[in-house]
Amino acid sequence: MIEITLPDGAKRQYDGPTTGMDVALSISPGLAKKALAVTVDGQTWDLDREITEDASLSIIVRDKGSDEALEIIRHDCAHVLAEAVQELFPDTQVTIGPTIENGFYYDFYREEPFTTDDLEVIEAKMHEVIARNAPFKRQVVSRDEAIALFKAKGEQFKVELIEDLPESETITLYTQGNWIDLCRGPHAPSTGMVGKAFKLLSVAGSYWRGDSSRQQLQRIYGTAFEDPKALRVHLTQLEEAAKRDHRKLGKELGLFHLQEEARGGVFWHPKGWRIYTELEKYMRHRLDDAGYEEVKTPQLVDRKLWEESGHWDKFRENMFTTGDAADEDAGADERILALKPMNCPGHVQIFNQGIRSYRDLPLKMSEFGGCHRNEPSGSLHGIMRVRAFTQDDAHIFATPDQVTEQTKEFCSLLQTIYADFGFTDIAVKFSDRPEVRAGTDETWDKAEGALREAIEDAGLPYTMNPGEGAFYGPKLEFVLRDAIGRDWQCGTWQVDFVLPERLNANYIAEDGSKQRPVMLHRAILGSFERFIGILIENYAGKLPLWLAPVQVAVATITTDANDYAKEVVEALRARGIRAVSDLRNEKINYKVREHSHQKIPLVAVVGRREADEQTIALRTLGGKDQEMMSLDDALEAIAAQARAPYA
RNA sequence: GCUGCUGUAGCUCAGGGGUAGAGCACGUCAUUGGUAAUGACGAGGCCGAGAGUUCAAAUCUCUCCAGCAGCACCA
Repeated sequence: MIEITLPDGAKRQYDGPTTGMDVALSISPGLAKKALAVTVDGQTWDLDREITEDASLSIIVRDKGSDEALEIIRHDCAHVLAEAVQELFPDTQVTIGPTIENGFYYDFYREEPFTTDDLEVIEAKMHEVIARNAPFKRQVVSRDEAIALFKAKGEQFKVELIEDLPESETITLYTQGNWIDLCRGPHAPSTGMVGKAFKLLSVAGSYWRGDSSRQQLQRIYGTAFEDPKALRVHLTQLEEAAKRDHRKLGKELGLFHLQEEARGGVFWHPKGWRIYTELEKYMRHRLDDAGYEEVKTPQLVDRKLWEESGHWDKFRENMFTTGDAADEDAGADERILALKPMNCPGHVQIFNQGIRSYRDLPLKMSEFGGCHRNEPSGSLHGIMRVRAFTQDDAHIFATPDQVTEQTKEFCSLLQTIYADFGFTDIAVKFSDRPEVRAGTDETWDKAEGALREAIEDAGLPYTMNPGEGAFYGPKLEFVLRDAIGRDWQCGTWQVDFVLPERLNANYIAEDGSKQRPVMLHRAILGSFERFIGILIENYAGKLPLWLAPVQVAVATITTDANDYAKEVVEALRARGIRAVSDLRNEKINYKVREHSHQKIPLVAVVGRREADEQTIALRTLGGKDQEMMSLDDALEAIAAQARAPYA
């Protein structure tokens, strides 16, 4: 007798082993028809898999908003894609095909890459495969059987996968008609359950096992939903998100441009630069309040310093250098200089001037540091990933005992700052010791422990990023998301015991002994360029009043109001408001439309009536109507609203 | 850096072996209009760069360069 507990608490008894499908049928045939898979004691199983013990069970059905259902549908769809591809292109080998957020992909190995045109053909074939409605059949096999099977099929990648599976792993195969794949499952009862609500989205290159020294694979991305409506909604969302792209908005709003003569460099236009300088002003206030001391260090620094810091060894590929850096025999007359890729060695030079006391610590040294890194061409992305950028960098020189406290203080500062830009859900990644590292295990234990204690104390949820720490210490990464759903690391916090050693930084401790400080590398925005890119996307170009490059456009209705409009603009400017006048011989509709497109937060409309009464008609971006205010009240109100968060 | 796609007017894009098109923007003129497009006229292009095929190349081929998507990279 087997007892099955359902999600609502109801219990049902079955004589002997049963299956998810049996349970579904015993509840209702309608349910059985919609069922895709079943969750048995928290694990997702196929509907026809035997349940031999008491269990709690819930049935996964094709319901709106069911993530479990989408997972199954998309995974099924990936298999259908692979079958279709191998049917059309028999010389193709399969590798892996997981589901991802919002869809799935499948990586194939094939001499000749797929083109966009192939996608249509493949999609058509997928519809055929789905129409055949072959059942997905699970089969447990031994390792040797599995290897023999895939060897016979010439599927080298699958063979490699199986060989690398741990001994304890149960190896399962799934067949659909004549097609077979190594797969952990689970799957819906048959390919027909995938339905019609799927679409192949793109082809792209990828690498076997994510390793660029291994074979290049061809990845096909697709997505699938429970019904065509949900698919349409998703595709529309993608289009909407594309409209927030900072590259598009940057052009439309005249903020900046990029051009090929300066790849990875930003040409900031007046409006974009205004955002930048306002942001810089904001950060300077916040850092001053937090006890940082601002410095500035040289852009070009002799190779010697980079050799000492270890950058020359580890990072030379990404550094821009003068002269022939490869020429090891370059004489003293041809000193090799490098554009700084980071600010830390420079900050240590300042720290090292004179003698430091434990009383100076923690010493917080900040710099809006312009850095150059020769990033790989394919990684450049608008103003979010560039070769010349400015970090809101700082280094805190501290005693080892101060690490926890400093971490907490930093997390709190970061949260305050992010909240000012509307980021309250912050993804934090904790990167711990990499395989290749400097420093003893003891030091690492201590550093990681201090970080963990501090982050937990700060109440910030985080995920582990094992082995991804810097070679000199563990780090926290603060990740923000762009309009398309791509993650960007912005803030960072790194504990470093190595650089002070290499560059011989020290302080005199209470007992008169010479000690090494710990260096805490940190950035909050990350870089002004990246953060502004994120801001543009986050606000869809509609920046808050205090950051908007133009805050008020004063637009006239007729030329009668020109003089008054100029007066209004002057009055606004006198209050520190960024105002422009629009005296053009155009209709007010036209002007309002244009300023709305330019996402100017406030439009003050003035006509003869306003001029006579010393008022303005104030219209807020996106608003339906306008407010008549006396000029004095308006000045007061706008100045109050435009105040920066630090003020 | 790797794979695929793309590159035509300031912008968004159509076209396609016989010498270049639209809409918006821009300029001129008329219009003084009360909250998301007033009208007419006009100007604007080495069709990313180089080479090749051809009587003829923006169009076909090749090589570069750049952009986009993804991968890899991001101390």
